[in-house]
Amino acid sequence: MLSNKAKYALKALSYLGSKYKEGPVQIAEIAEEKNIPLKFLENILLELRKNEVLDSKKGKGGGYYFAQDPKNVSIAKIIRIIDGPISMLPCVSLYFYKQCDDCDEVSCNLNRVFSEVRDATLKVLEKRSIKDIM
Amino acid sequence: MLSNKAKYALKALSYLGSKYKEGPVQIAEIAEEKNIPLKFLENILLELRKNEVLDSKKGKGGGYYFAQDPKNVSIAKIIRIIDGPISMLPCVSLYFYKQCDDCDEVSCNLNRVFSEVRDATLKVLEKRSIKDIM
DNA sequence: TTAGTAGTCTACTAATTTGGTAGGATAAAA
DNA sequence: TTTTATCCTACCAAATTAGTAGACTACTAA
Repeated sequence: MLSNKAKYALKALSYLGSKYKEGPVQIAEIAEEKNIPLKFLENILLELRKNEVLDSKKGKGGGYYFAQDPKNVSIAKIIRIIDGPISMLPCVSLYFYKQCDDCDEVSCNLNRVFSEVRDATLKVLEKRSIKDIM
Repeated sequence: MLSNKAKYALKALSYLGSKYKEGPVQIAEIAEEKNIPLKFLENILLELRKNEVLDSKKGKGGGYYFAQDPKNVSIAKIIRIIDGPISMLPCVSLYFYKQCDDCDEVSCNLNRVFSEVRDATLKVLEKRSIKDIM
């Protein structure tokens, strides 16, 4: 399951995407429009900015805006930033690989099936972008 | 990510599957062979029995064994029993459907993409069985 | 130059979930 | 009737999740 945080992130980005190239949008506006706790959303947007998905401007007339075209930002990327790995096992993760401590890749027969799952999942999540949820 | 519990369940079933039709196997044997904490494994196997994946026999010569051919037990089924929903959103889950409390299905545009993800994931997990991880 | 506005940042907290453990009860066999 | 092995309930510690608080910094406009 997606965390609430990731769901909020996607909703906020969907809103920001719909205002792409219309200048900065304030956190408060997004929070109200999308029903997201304001302070929680602050943290989320900050994280997205640090990962260069968004950019921001301070002071009057400031706010957040897309640092790149929303159609080029995949859903997979956002989930990885907010929730971490998409795979169901650490040992088949592409971006968060970690050897399972209780079994090795050779003898453990779970990785074959879960690599297949990962590929199927990523085929959708890498292809779909913020534009698809606007 | 799969929980440890689900990973243990799959490993235990993989072992039991390899002994299908060879009579009951004791928890202790599975635990040792697959490096799973004994008491934790007890709970897991009990849950699988209650869901009619396994059957058991008490007393001497007792143990656990498959209640049906392992090739007919999908990985999806086991994950649902142990971890619950496979979908990334409650509102697109087939077996654990729950309306999102912060958005409705009509206006929320996340469900389209995440239904697609669910379908892709299930295509693998429903097709693959315990036999595939033996 | 000084309000006021809006994001930045660190730290904290409560609730929930995860990953187990403990120990007695029950049932089957010898 | 003792031994063997599962059954079952309850408990616990650690980690994660979901959010809050509050002070700080940067920018804008009067």
